[in-house]
Amino acid sequence: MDALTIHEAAQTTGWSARMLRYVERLGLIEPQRSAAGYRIYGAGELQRLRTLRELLDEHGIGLGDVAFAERLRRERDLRTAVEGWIESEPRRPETVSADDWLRWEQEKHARLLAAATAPTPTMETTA
Amino acid sequence: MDALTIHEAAQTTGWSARMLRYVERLGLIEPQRSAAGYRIYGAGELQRLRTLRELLDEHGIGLGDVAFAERLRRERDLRTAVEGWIESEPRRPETVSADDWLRWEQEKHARLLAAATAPTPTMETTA
DNA sequence: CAAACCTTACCACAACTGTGTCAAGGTTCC
DNA sequence: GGAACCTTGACACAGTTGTGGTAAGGTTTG
Repeated sequence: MDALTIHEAAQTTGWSARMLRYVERLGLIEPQRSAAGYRIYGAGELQRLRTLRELLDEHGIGLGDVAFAERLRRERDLRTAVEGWIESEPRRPETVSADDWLRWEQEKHARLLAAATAPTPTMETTA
Repeated sequence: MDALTIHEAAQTTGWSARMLRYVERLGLIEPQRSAAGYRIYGAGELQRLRTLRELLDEHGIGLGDVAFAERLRRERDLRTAVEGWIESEPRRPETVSADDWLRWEQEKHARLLAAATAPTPTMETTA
């Protein structure tokens, strides 16, 4: 039995029928339709529904996030714009006035010590 | 004058001071701090603030979307997980029973025609 | 030291998200 | 033709997001 109706699909995947429609409206999973317009979930959709659930739970993200990720890879200009902005990395304080700069340098050590307790050691670059 | 306080930065970038703090809390733009803890916006931050505004407006996305994009490129396992899911593209109905398949093929033309008239009808909610 | 800044931490509030339920109507199938 | 499905659309409601305030308290500087 591969072709399931929405309620059957809901039952076997742990989603609700309501959410299946919602997931579809977000453009994440769009099942085939029968001649009468009934949604028909095949094995592929069922698999994607289950892995989608895992994806959300394991990384603490939302449906909207996945939808946005899809937009990112479908809309090229959007992707380049977003990536371009992100890559315009925050500069060192090369732009501030000299006296302030001194203060910053002085406090930098204190700041670094404080920051050492905070989790942000990811300095990887894919450039 | 490159080192601006939060209100000055707000004024020159069009954001509100409130939103500058919000943008910072989202991890998007984290200005340096003076010895006393005052936020100090340099030319780099100002530029990023302005381009951020454009980015949001031009593509109709939200701050959370940009923050998520940043997460995507910082957290490698998240990125691979999301991309993996997205690339598990929805299959053709190879998984459904044969008779249903026939119906689908038959109605596909009608469906395509119908879809052609409704490009992306965003259902209006009753205001 | 007082004015005019800044800070964090709350209260507030509209809009959107995620989710349920219900209604009115079409489809399937016995 | 009626039970048991499905469809879209709407009302509802808690939680989050985006945004504004305000309060209590440090900082800077005339």
